[in-house]
Amino acid sequence: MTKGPEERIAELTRLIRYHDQRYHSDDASEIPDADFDQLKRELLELEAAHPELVRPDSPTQMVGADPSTLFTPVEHRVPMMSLDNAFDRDELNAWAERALRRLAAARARRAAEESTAQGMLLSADDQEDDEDRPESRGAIGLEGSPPELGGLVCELKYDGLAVSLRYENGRLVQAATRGNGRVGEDITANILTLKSVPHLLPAGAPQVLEVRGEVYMPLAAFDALNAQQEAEGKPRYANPRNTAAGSLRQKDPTITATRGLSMWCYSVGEVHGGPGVATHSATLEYLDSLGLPVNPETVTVDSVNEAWEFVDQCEDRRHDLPYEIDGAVVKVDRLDLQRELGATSRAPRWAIAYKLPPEERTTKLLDIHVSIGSKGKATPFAVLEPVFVGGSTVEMATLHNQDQVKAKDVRPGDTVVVRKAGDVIPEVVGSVLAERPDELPEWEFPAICPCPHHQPLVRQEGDAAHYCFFPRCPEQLRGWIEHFAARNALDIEHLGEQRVSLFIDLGFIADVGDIYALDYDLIRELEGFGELSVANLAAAIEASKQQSLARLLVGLNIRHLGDTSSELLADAFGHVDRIMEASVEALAEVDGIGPIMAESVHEFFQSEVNREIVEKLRAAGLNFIQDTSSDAAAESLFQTLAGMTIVVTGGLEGYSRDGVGAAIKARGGKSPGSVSSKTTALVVGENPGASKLEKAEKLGIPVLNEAQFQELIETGTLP
DNA sequence: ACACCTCGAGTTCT
DNA sequence: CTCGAGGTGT
Repeated sequence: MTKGPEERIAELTRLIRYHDQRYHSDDASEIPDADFDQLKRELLELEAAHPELVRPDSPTQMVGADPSTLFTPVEHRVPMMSLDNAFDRDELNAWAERALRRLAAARARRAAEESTAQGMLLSADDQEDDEDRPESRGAIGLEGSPPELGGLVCELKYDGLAVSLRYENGRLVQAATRGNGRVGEDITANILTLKSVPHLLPAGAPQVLEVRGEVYMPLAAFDALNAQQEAEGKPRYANPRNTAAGSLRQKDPTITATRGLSMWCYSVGEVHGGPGVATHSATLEYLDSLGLPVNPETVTVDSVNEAWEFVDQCEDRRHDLPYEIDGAVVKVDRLDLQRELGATSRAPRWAIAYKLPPEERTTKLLDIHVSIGSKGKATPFAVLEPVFVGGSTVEMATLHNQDQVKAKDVRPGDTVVVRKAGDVIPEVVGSVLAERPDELPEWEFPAICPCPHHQPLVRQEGDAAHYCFFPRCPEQLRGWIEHFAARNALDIEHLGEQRVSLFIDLGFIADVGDIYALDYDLIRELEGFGELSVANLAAAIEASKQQSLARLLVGLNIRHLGDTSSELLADAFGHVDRIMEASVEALAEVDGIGPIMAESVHEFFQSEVNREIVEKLRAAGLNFIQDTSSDAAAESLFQTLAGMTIVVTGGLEGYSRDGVGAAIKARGGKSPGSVSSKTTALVVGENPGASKLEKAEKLGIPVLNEAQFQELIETGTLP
């Protein structure tokens, strides 16, 4: 069977995406890594032979973790910590003040200990809270009366990957990525190809020296690589940081060697037999003397004001440097003070990272389109001329609703300002009025749904959004079925966006009930479906029949009803039929369900079409009753967290993201997604979000690390 | 009536 | 992450 290269490329692209996702999303690869590699190789070869067919979204263009490249884990004996962030001058000052207060408190405590013997009484706590002491307000100088921070080292924050190099008796024996800070991956062979990293240190080097630094791709190397890609008709790489990451994770170090990676060293980990140094700046000088690459832009200053000047200049300098930076780092220079300040569960108190504000770029707003959500909500989004901003190319961004479009005053044809909100989500900030063409008409919200039925889009009184109310709108149906199969609903693996679309187009599925009547013999005949993938799909669909009542309710796609409210209804009524028959009043009696939700639920079950779907699901054998066994399990646990509200940010070992919430709820606690004044404690795991942390600190809510959380769960007491 | 919490939806790119 | 909107308590 011969296929055109175009078809085969499309097929390979689909397969690679699919398996890549399988691998990444739940660590459940369906094919051996070698097969995956073969798919990738074939695609690369085809694309090389037919450069005109290379699509910008081809998987070959994506840089990232390659599933076959599984590197050996390496434990960091001294953990590689991340840094707390400051975003403006005030926060930098606040950091310095906190550090000073801490030092003052420690000093007072020592003084108290010494003087109690002499009968003097001095409370350390009183001193700690006394914010008006001159030391914490005034400039920080080496000469000033104690306490003091001494010198501050200001470094650039390089946009690359943190790595740790281990030298034993002067020889580079191991290099590892940062990983989660405690365990990274062995990339020794790749690091050995970097020209700036010495394999051997001069005579007299310490027995053990772990050097931490950032591997980055200089802009010149990045541009050269892309020029080469272009010459070969291959797609460009997105940005230096990701390309550096991809280059370091090459299985074949000879590829890494061609990428021109470089490194800056900025600290040390485990050291045995090193020279005695008293300051961080002396450490850097020592590393430099060993021939390790230390950034020459680093300076030591005597005051927070001067540190701010350095930090403030970063924004201007970022475009003049031959490598990318994303901020600056300020560190207390004296190592004795560093030790005294110590670290929180995630970051040292003696250093702070200043993050540059998100980069803004301008681009053309080509058009404004509208997407239809699973409940018929029409969301306008900007179609942009592709623009590189904040580390990736953006061509779409949500505009939320009609009022937002108006408020931002953006019109197709405008030049608009684009940035990344929270470093990830593209955001249209507004339009550049000076560049608006004359008489550019205002954008009008389309009157009809973009689907082939062209039904009207209606904005009801009091709503911000427009809706398509046509019950058989194919856009809504697609959304509903995806929603039904989604993780928080029936959680049907192997039934994702692409397959849902395919099955709808083929007429296999016309409502969610049809999922349970799929003809697998027909599916087996489809391209891209083998024996195994059909069996997996069938098994996943079968398994979904046992999902809880709450999840089934979520899957019904009832307006205003999400995970939480579905659970409330499931607990209160225990059976689909009881909910179906309940009056609006009865529904609204449930705590947490108000009149609007009650009405919405009632209305859903009034519809004949919906009732038929429910009957299809019943006939298919789906679970319609509240599974009390999980309740029983919960009851058997001690309700250690009763009355507590525990918010979690970041991943915790031994839990999935949903699992933490379930564990908290099973012990009688609540676990909402955001921090508020009612929050009992915030648990910080791996890769925590900055906003929750900030809010918790602002509100003075206790912040727990993983071990403290474990203790809390077991004993119910805050450390 | 108002403030504050929560929840849900939609969204981007790797 | 951000916006909008429902629910609850004051």
